Amino acid sequence: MKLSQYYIPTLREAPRDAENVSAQLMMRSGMVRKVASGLYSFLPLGMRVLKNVEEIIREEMNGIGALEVWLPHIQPKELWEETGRWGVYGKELLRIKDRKNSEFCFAPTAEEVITDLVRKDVKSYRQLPITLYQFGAKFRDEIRPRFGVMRAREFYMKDAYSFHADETDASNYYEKAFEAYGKIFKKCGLKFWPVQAESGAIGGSFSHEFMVLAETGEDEIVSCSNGCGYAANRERAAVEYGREVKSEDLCLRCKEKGKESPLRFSRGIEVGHTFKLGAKYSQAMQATYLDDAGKSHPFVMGCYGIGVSRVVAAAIEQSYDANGIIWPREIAPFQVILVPINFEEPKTKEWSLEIERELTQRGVSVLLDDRSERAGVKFKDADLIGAPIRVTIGEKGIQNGTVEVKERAGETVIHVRKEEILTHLIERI
RNA sequence: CGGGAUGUGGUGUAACGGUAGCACGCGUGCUUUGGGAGCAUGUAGUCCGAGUUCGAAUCUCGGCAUCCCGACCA
Repeated sequence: MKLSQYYIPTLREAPRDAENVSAQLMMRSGMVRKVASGLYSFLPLGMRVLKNVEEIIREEMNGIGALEVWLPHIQPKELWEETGRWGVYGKELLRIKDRKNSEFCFAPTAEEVITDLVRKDVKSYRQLPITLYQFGAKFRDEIRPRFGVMRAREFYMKDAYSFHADETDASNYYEKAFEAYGKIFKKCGLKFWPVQAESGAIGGSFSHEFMVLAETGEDEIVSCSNGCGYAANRERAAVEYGREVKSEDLCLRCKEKGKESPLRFSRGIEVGHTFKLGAKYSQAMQATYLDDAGKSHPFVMGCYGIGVSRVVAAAIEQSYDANGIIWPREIAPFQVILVPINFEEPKTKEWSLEIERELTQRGVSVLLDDRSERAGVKFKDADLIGAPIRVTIGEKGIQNGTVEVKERAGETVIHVRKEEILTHLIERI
């Protein structure tokens, strides 16, 4: 990919209304643009990262037998009335009327629609279990959108719903989904923590939030300072303790074993949430199957969400420096950025195009900065965009038969002979 | 929803009630070319609507938008 033909409108300064680091860097690096409060356009660079995260999620979901579907973003009021949520969801549910004055909402989640789908087509225990998932926009008319795409009104989400014959099967599947989530966030290069959580508006009996650890996170996590494994969000902890927890409180689990471990408080960004829903929705919507004795039961359900656009922001929040983003390899928009110092110099051009071609053939994503900008501008943009590896091609090196390789995360510059550049880079990617 | 603040080119900002200016960006030309170049020349703005005034970016009222604190939030 040649930068001169791409669309990466980088900014020297961040707009004043970009509050946190990830919002500023996503604006500056030309990944997103703000359209209105809580509404963002993703530009090509932002899309590449979003799609990388999406692909990692898709692979793992398929890996646990989930099937991809596509549900409408606009959903009829009638389905939401069946579960009573049309009334309880409040102003966050964005409601609209069509030309016939029928009422609809923009989907903030899809339990109603998916349960309606499955109850019509799945009738027998023989067809269970089944898990369906989708990627799509979700709308929540937040009171106060903030932190860029982190708390947007419209955002990109993966939501999955599983249907089971009984509680045991649902629990087993919950474990599988929980494991898959761990793999997903690990692959995305994130430092994260699963914590016990209260279920909120989605409801159900049991849930975990996946928190990316970050100082700037909006959520508070309570955990055991001795690492016994206890971790919960603040609301959940308050339920367990029967009151607000304080820093001098002791870990309840350790206390049972006669140990005294103080609680620790950290901050995180919620990127995923898994729920055991039980029969909350299937009962309300009379979604049932017949068992082997011909008896009718409501489905036992689970649901599993990941905020894809939020994962992108969280990754930045966890990895940046004064010059810009430092992408984890797996989700980087480009794995390598080629910076020819003077692209129009014949030898430099020849080397640049050759390296670009060869890397591309090997399946490495490459951005070639073929603009006639000065070196400083190119280096600044390269740092801002944050590709894990930068290869500089300049006349100094060419005289010695070498190019320069520098990792975005480090300081070291290595001189590599041009013949060896391919194997050198492939090893590092 | 309660409290507070702010709206000036694409971005960041300046202007006592009296000529809307600066920097960056963007366009063009020339010179440059290893960490956000120089010169020349262009481009583009007072959130919207009323009112006060000889005259409003500036004062008043209304609307809209954005941001901050709180409550809310998968």
